[in-house]
This record gives sequence, structure tokens and C-alpha cells, in this order.
Amino acid sequence: MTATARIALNRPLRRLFDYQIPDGCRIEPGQRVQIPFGRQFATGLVVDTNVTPPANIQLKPVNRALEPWPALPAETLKLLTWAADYYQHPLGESLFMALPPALRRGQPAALPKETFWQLSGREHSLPKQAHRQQALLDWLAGEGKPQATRDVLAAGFSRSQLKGLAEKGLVTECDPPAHTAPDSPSTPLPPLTEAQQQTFADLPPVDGKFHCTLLYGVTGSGKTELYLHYLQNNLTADDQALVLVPEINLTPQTVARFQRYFGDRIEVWHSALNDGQRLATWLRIREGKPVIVIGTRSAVLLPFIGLQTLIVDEEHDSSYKQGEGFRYSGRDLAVFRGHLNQCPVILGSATPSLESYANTQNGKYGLARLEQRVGSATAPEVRLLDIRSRPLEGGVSQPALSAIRRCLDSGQQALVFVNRRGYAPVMMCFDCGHLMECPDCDSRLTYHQRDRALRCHHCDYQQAAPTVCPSCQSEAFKPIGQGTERTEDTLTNLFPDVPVIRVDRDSTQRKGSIQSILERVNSGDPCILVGTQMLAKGHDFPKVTLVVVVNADGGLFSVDFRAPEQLIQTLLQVSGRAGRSRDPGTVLVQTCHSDHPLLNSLQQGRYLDIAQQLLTEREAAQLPPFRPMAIIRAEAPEMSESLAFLDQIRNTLTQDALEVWGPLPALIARKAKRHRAQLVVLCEQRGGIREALKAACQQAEQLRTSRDFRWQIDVDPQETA
DNA sequence: ACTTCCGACCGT
DNA sequence: CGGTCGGAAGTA
Repeated sequence: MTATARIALNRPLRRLFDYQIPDGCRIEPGQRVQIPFGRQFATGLVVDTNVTPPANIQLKPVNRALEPWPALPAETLKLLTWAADYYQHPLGESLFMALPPALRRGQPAALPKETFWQLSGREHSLPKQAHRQQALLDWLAGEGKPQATRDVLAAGFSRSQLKGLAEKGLVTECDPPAHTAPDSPSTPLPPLTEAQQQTFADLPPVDGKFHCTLLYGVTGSGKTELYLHYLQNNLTADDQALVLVPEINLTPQTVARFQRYFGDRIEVWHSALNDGQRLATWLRIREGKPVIVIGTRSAVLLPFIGLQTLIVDEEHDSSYKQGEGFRYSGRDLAVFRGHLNQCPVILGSATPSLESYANTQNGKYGLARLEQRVGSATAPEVRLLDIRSRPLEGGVSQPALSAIRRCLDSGQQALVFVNRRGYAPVMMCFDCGHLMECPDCDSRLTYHQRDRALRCHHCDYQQAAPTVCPSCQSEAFKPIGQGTERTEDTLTNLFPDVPVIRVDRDSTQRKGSIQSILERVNSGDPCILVGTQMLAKGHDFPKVTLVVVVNADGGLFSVDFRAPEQLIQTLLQVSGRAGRSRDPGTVLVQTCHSDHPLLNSLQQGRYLDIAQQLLTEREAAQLPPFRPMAIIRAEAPEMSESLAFLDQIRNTLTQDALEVWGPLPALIARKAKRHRAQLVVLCEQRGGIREALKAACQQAEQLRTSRDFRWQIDVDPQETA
């Protein structure tokens, strides 16, 4: 009997391939192998050994193992296998997501050897004009120890300067200097406040079992201090830990804060790392070094060896759900990983997701509350400002403008929250009613005043903004509604004495611009911040004492069942920016529906009471989390094809426990010339929906579809419109 | 995903 | 009858 291996490839295939293992070659699950595949070679990952291959198939032999150890340790392999099944994503593509790009490409799992340079000590005078080479010599002498090529380049010197010195024998290559012991962080953690200590006692015990605790901590209550203390109290010197944060919160300040107490035990993981950095960090984690990883969503897939604590900060944040390809939830996989490792998980938020809150009520999660802000900071006062038939300037009402004036006059900063970027979301002719629409999407074009352009926010279409109506040539052709640019302009005119700083995707595109904006704001001089969602997330603005929400009504009547939850979360998060230090904060919410129950609950109720109310509504409608949901989406050049495909899929979804809505065209039915439709699937039990989706996938693969037809399954979708 | 296979269609 | 183009099938 020959030894066999079942192997997954990085291809969108819902099947695996069996190979022979040559005699004398030891191969175990999780290992990377090179295999002949078709006429070429491919990199594969072993998922199982000693399998019974299908009959009538002549197995090819594995070419070689890329390394003698499993690239994916058993626990990581289990996690991904479970996730691929849960999210109905091909196993091979899912597994390869856990490898750094270099290893996906089949490159060796080792860092390229770095060349170091040192002074040779030889005397040799340089020609006068070689002042850069002289500068390089001086720099090397100043550093006092050998430097890597990378560091030489980073210090502003060139390869040719280095080469010049090497040829003259003034510098020589040498081995990397012995790893110096890292400075052990000596900084003690700031002590917890009394309120924090009480909450700390409710965090999960470390007893070799799985515990998940939702940490409900209002904005400004110091959740991060609790994380730091929890890690310091509970991690042994050999343990690994993972702290997940949304992309936007992974700022140098946040990382520095962890580094201050944990030194070089901290590793960061985010989308901006290059392939070399990714490989280096991945290897350290895979070797089992006792690291504390601070990372975004994909960090949950790293090959930990001794993971003992998982923390998910801002667990409600929708960026934890991957929106394309392998549509996993980083938060949910973190909880599953806690199960696998039998270790504690903390989910922290000032505005917990309804899913997590429901889990505290059904006994699956513990609940730790921290409802006091640090120091003398008090909760901001929220006031609704009904703006029906009130004159607005740049979308801002007279009472709000006077509040801004008072705020600035007392030396404070104001934050104005506008939910759309650009100058105005629509351009319209006041004579004939003509609207500027995207030629490729079912959407209006947004007017961007800065470059007089009309842009589609759903695809990459843009055009120059016409000055007269293209339909009737009328000059009464104007932008309608509020965007950040327009509010910025209006406020600049009304408050010429203070800087107005706009923060949105357009104003922060350049690398590091967010940093410089934050520094400018935190220097403390009076200013007005105008911006979108970006402002609501994570940042500390100690001098902001007034928040104006220009329009809260968008989320009140949305077709998406998550809209009320998201509206409340955004409003509370943005409110949390106000009054984080001594001075109390005020939040003015402009609305045309000041009698709306949701907005009123915001004014008086605490978040958990509102969440409770929203959960009651979800339960009545049997929506998530009371029934699991999945969406099957289709897109094609013709709507009829998308609908016909989904009709066929619907026919396979016949189990009694299922409820299926659709097929229906998506809310934006046409996007980038493609016509999109969807099926919504709800099920009484979790297991039922997985089996149903598996059957639907099989059916979908067999249906023959045209060349540019696409379909996808989204389990636990974030967007349902 | 990538490759190969095969029948349709074109031109001489 | 060769040449190529596009869809379908196969990868163990």
C-alpha cells in the first residue's frame, strides 16, 4: 500500500486532489508541497494523509515538501477548515489566505540573508568630489556598529555610494551583529481607577477553558487600560496573544502605547506591510515566539503556536467582516479560535453589536460593564434639533451655528459630522428637473467642487461638471444637498478666524495626512473639524466639546434591517468624541424627525437599553441573530440572466426550516454596467443553513452560465440591500 | 486559475 | 483545408 496525501490548491476549486507520497518522504497535514498539476507545477497544502483516493485514478507523486514542518500548524488548519465550511468558500483559497504572499508563491520560508557593512579601518583618502561617500563613512562611524544595506538606503545613501566604498576597500561585508537583548520595558502600567478595577474583576478567568466576555465600556472609559492590565496579569512569558483592531485604529500612537509596556513582544499586522515584513512577522509567530500581535482582520488567520488570549477591540465595527472573496468575520473567527485553544476572549465596544449582546443574554458570553468615563469627564449631553422649515447654511442650522461660535469663543474645538463626502450628492436643473446620473450605475453623480468633477461613488466613472443643464441648457443648474466640501466651505466663510479642517476619504488619501491632521487638532487651538464616519472611529480629540450631526435621518427609514443599529452606533461613537477631558460635551443632532422613537431613545436611554429594544424588534421579525442569514448574489450583463440563475438556485432550497426571499434585484440593481440580484436565505438552525448552502453551491457549479457571469455566497452578511 | 480540447466560422 | 476564436472541460 502506498502512502497518500489529500492536497488543496490556491484555486477557486471546491475539490481536493490526491497524490502519492514517495517512499522515505514524511508528510503531515498542514505542510506545503510542490506537486505536478496538469502540465505544470503548483504549490499545494496537505490537508490529510492516508486517504483512500477515488477509484480509477492514477495518482501522481508529490514532487517535494517545501519544508519539513507544517506551514499551517494543526490549530490554524482546523480554524480555516471550519471557516471554509462555514462561509462556503473553497478550502484551498481559504487555507492560502493564512500564508504570507511569499509562501503562497512557493518561495522558501526563510528571510533573505541581509548583508551588513562595517568600516574596514583602512586609511585611504577619498577624492574631494566624493562627498556623499565621505558622508556615508562618517555615518557608519557614528553608528558605531555594522549596518544592513536596508538601513544604509534608509539613511539616504545609495547602492552605488556603498559599492564605491567597497571597491576602495574602505568598507567590508560582515555578518549581522549578534542580536542584542531588547530593552525590557520598565514602564509600569498606570494603575486602574476604582471603576476599572471593578470591571476588571468581571473579565474572563484564565483557567484553561474557553470564556468569552463582552466588555461594554462607554467611550472614554479606558478600555485599552483594561486590555493592557489583562495581558500583563495573565500572559506567561511563553504565551502569545492577539489584539484585533479596526484598520483605522491601528495608528502609530496605539502601537506605541502597547510597546511602552510590552516592548518588542509587540508585532503589528495590517494591510500596509510589504511582503518581506509579512514573512518576517509570520515566521516569528509560527516559531512560537511569545508575541502580542496587534492587527487588523486578517491577523486572526496567523499561525499562532501558543495563543492564550484574544481581544477584539470595537467588536461591532463592520470592517471585521471581509466584503469580498473569503467573506469571514475576524471577530467571529477570533471567538472560534478561543474555543479551539480553550482560552479567554474579550470583545470590547462602547456600542456592542446586537449579536454579541444577545450572546450575553443567552448565557454564551459574560458581560463586563464600564460605564464611567476616566477622570472628571462626564457623558455628553445629547440634544435633538428639529430642522423642519429652519433655514440652513451649509446644512447647519442657526442654533447649531451659535453653539459652534460659543464653543470656539471659549477656546474649544467643534466637530461637524456630515455623512457624505464631496460637495453635494446630486446636481439638478431647476427648470427641467434633469438629474446627473451615472451612465454605468443606478445612482446619482456626486459633485466635487475642488476639481469641478462629477463622480460616481459606486464605480470609477467621472466627468467634468457641466455649467448649464445638458438637457435644456438652463443656467439654473445647481448642486443639491450636503457633502463635506460644501459644509467646509460654508463654515470657512462663517468662521474666517479659525481653521476648518476636513477629514474624509478625499482629504486623507495621501499617506500620513491623517497623522498630520490629528497632530494639528491635538495641538489644541480652536478649530472646526468637518468630516464623515472617519471622525467617529477611535480617535481621541481632548479639546472637542461640541459635536454637530448635520443630518441623522438617512438611517431612519432604510430598507436594510441593520440600519437602525448602525445609526445608533455611529451617533454614539461620534458623540463619544465630545468632552473626553475635563470639559463636558454637547451633541446636537439635527433631524426632521425629532419625534422618532429611535432618536429619542438615544437622548435618554443608555446604549444597552436601546440595544435591548432593537433586539426585541429583531426577535419579532426573526431576523439575525435569532435566525442565521445568508445571501446568494448574482451579477451579469443582463438582469434576466442573474434572476434566472437565482431562480434555479431557489429550486434547490426546499427544506422546511428555510425561508427564502427573492430572487430580487439588488437595491442598486446596476453597478458598473452589471445587473445584480440576490436571494436572501434564513433558517431556523445554523446547521440547516450550512447544508442548504452546500447544496446550492453544488447546483450553482453545475449550472452553465455565460462568460462574465458571477455569483457568490455571503454568510452573516453585513449589507443586505 | 490555468491549460487544453473541440467545434464553429472564416478565408483562400 | 488550415487557422483562430470562444466556450467547456479537466487538473489526482
